[in-house]
Amino acid sequence: MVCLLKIRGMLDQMSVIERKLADFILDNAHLLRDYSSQQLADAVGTSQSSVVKFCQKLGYKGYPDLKLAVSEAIITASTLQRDSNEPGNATNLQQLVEQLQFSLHNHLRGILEINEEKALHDAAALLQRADRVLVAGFGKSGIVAHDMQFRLLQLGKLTLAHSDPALSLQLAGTLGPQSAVLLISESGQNADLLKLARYAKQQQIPLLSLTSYKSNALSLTADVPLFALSGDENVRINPILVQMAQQHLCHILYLLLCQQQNSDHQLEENVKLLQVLKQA
Amino acid sequence: MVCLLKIRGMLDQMSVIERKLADFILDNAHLLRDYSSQQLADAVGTSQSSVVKFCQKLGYKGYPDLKLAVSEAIITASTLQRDSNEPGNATNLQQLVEQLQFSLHNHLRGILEINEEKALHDAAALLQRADRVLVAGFGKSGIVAHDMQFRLLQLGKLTLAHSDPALSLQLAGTLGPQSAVLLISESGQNADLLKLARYAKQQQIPLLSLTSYKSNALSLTADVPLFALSGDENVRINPILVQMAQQHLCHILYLLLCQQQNSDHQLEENVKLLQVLKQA
DNA sequence: TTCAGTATTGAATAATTTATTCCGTATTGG
DNA sequence: CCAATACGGAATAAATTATTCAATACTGAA
Repeated sequence: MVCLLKIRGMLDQMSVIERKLADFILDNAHLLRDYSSQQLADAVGTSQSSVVKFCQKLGYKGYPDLKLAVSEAIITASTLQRDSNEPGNATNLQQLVEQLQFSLHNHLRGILEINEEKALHDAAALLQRADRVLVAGFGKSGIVAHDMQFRLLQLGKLTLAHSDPALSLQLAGTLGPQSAVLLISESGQNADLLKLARYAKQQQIPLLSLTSYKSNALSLTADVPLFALSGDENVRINPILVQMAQQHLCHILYLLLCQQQNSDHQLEENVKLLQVLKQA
Repeated sequence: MVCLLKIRGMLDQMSVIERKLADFILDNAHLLRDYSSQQLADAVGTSQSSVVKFCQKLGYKGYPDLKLAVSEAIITASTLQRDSNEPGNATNLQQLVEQLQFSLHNHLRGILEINEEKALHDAAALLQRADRVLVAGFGKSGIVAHDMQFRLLQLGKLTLAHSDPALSLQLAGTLGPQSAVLLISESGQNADLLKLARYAKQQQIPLLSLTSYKSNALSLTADVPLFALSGDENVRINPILVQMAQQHLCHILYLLLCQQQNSDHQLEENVKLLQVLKQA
């Protein structure tokens, strides 16, 4: 950053050639990355030695030194204002991916904003003390449910999950007040999940919900309602974002649990177990 | 950032000298700025030519190219951290989440760097033309596999996936050269998947792989190998990052397919279908 | 275990890039 | 008009980087 400013600041006390060099660098800073001093000289229409002298005059050790400084300037600038869409040479694919990543980034960042810290801690605490956990989600949310099941099992927490709603209800029958249920649904209206929620309420099983961020039947029932942002205008991208945000929230819970129970021991056990299995 | 992640991810398949170089760079990234290839070689205790070869092996044009990439990595890391470090009272939870999101962000960004654009397009094309797709991944990767299955089904693409390896093999029996197989595995060494890979090869079924970014049996067999970054030092976080990166890559493929086949129509059909089902 | 084939490494060397020297030209101030 | 000085580029020196090649280590199959 400083580098380009420095150049700009000295513009008016430069000779013609120096001025040409400065202008070129300011206008094409991003090109410099792949230019040698000779190439730059050619581009500007001067000699290679003049390029080097220009660098030294600005206080840099030599050409590579200036080049590095310019690169740094570009990067700090671009990371600070990441919205600057480079015109021209970004391919369709790059644009696509950038858009997706940008939206995703926002959705993930949103999680801490729409969930009270207390809710997250409470959720972790409930899972922590539970002797058994039932995770349920169907359709798209089923993937999130199984992801969470995997995490919790890794911690040594007995966790049930099944993609069949009827079986999930049966599994719920094995739970009690010292267990916990986590219900995942984008809309929060899924009939099967609501049935599970009612059952949990009735049996006084602690109930966590993970839904889109708008009041809905499921979150209203839950002891600890958790939310993920929804509402991207792109109908193809939105489901992806919601799902990833839900998974992200689950991962956060997982990490909280890791901290609570000092789980390194358990993890080691798990690693050992895997090694044993592999050798078998 | 991605540069250092890339190096870290390949640590375990490096030779002794390469490993020394990698360690030195990771530990002293900030020093690299003022090192020539010769100096680096001396510092590590190897030859200058080995340094250059190391750079090229990692996919850089040469030493200056790597040097620049490392510089950029350091700068983006530092600016991003500055960006996010809110002064004073960040809670434990906030720090945790920030670290997770930061790492995740980097891993996702890395995808476009470690996968050639062509590979992504090729992968999309193969899926596009396939009459049937088998997605297979077991354990952690099973979640990714089911996610991908879900996406592809949304596009109206007949997609098979099952968490049972034996059944997956049976499913593969229904495929032909006009189909496609996508095998997902972090290590790329899973025996069941390798069996599937061999079968696909033998039957001339186009084979896509999605593994960690290091050469492995699976990716070597594949017609189109795809990669996700691995290698976060935190054993608890790394699996999460890898999985999310894999899913992200699948989502990118999905979006590419959306573009190719003008799928808006199909999606509408799907939405209608869901509405009908809900009312029923 | 042996052996062919492959990969790794570093010394030597080639190629490229960068920095300096040197000289002609232009400009300025006296 | 004449030093004195600054400027710019060609030539050249110095340095850095990249490649080649030969020796060695390693790998996998018979």
